[in-house]
Amino acid sequence: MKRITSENPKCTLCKNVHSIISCLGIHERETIDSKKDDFIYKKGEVIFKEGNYAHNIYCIHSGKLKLSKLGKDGKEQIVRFAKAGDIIGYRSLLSNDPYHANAIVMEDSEICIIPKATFQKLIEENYKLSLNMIQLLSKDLKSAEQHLIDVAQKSVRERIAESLVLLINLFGYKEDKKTIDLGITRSEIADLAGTTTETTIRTLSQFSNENIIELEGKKIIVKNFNQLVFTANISD
Amino acid sequence: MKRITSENPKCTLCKNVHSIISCLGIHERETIDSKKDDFIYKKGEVIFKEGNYAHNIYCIHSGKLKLSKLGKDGKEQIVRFAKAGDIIGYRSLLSNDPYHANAIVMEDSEICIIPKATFQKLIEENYKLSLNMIQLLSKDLKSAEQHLIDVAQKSVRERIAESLVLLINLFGYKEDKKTIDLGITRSEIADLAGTTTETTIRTLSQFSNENIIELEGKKIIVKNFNQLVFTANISD
DNA sequence: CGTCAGCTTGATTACTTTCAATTGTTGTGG
DNA sequence: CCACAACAATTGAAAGTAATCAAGCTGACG
Repeated sequence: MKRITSENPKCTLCKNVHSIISCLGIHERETIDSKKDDFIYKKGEVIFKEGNYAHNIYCIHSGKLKLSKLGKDGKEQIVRFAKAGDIIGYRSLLSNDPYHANAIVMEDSEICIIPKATFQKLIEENYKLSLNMIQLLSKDLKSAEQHLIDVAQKSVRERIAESLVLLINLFGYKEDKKTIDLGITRSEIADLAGTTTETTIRTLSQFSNENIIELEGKKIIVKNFNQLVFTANISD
Repeated sequence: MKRITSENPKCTLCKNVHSIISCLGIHERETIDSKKDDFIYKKGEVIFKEGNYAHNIYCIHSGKLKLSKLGKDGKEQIVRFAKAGDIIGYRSLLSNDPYHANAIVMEDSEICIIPKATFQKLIEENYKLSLNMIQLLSKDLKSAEQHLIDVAQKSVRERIAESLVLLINLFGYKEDKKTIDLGITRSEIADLAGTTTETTIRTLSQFSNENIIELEGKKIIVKNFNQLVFTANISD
């Protein structure tokens, strides 16, 4: 983690149109610019840990990260991802809880840190922002409940296929239009699908044998997206 | 489902102090009273189905119900419960989605149905209510993510123990201070824990053999709550 | 060029589901 | 109030699935 001292990303100029803050006016953005702080986080760094008191909200300007929780025996479960334009930390901040997940950087990220007070003031003064937060939470809740039913009822094979579909929908492909645009380890895929590293490896090579995907080291190349969706047995 | 025509529960007189609407003033409550409609739902009746368009918000005056989703093969997964003082349907209404779960009555319930427009107007005019909604969603999201990690990582034995703990915390005991105050079938416990009816039955009789609980027909009598919590392997 | 983390494969074990058959309980109409 | 139908609970045996344990491999990086 390193503070950005020159060429800071400016909220007033931010191009992340899908960001939750897209509803803010110029004055509000100027307020944020005057209060926020910008950092570069490297792969593997921890932005916050579960249990920590929630002091800030984090706006991802670029990069990719995972939100995960630890199970009793220390096994990690990925509950959500975040990428450019997303904010994280709002759940805890809004309900005044400690963070209940760990935020860990998967690919180097530029992150704007907005103090709790600044963000709360914005919410209080901008009705539209609070509605946006409500919608964001609703969406998160919906997908968490869907994720729950998937993990509870699907086979490992289906869950791994679905995890890949999720990654594709979220991060898309690299320039070649077929390699999933995210550096992710087998063990992280296991943490997302709720299984073990070994089983993940075996299942991925099955998929590879079936010509659904191709594995080239860490790269996952999608050869038959439809078959992948079919294998995932997705309802919506 | 039968309309209540006399002695309707009145929002202005409602004693459910923990209800989300507890922040409303007398005028707002009067507005609701003039717009809402009251029904008695019998055990087994469906209040809404997943996929239905969200027309209303439902305020539980008395009774108990489950929110569940159907998996691909038709197996039910219970995602949440609701009881007196709770409201349901807000998730879909707030994000303008169809309902994504089924609401099914477990014990006869009196339910006030508030039209979408009325509720939305309240939210727009009462900043405190919108904050309450945010907190409610945050809480739901937190517990959904916890439920997810439990289902993903715990053994069936742990999950069933945890399900019982959840039921006790949510519904408490009957007058005898030891019988769980909820009529629930083995198959519903299975739907909550994410397992099969048979395994649930076997595990419950294990617990019974270990003197953790006692089974008397449908009644579940808790004999050693601490041991149950220990068996559940609960982190928070 | 050595080391460490991540990846891979095989064999074994344990847990859970599935299928099938039986018994028990409850609510309803005659 | 009884008989029956429908649903819920129970038990056993067999089959599958995925986790665990153990060991060797590979590739990236200082």
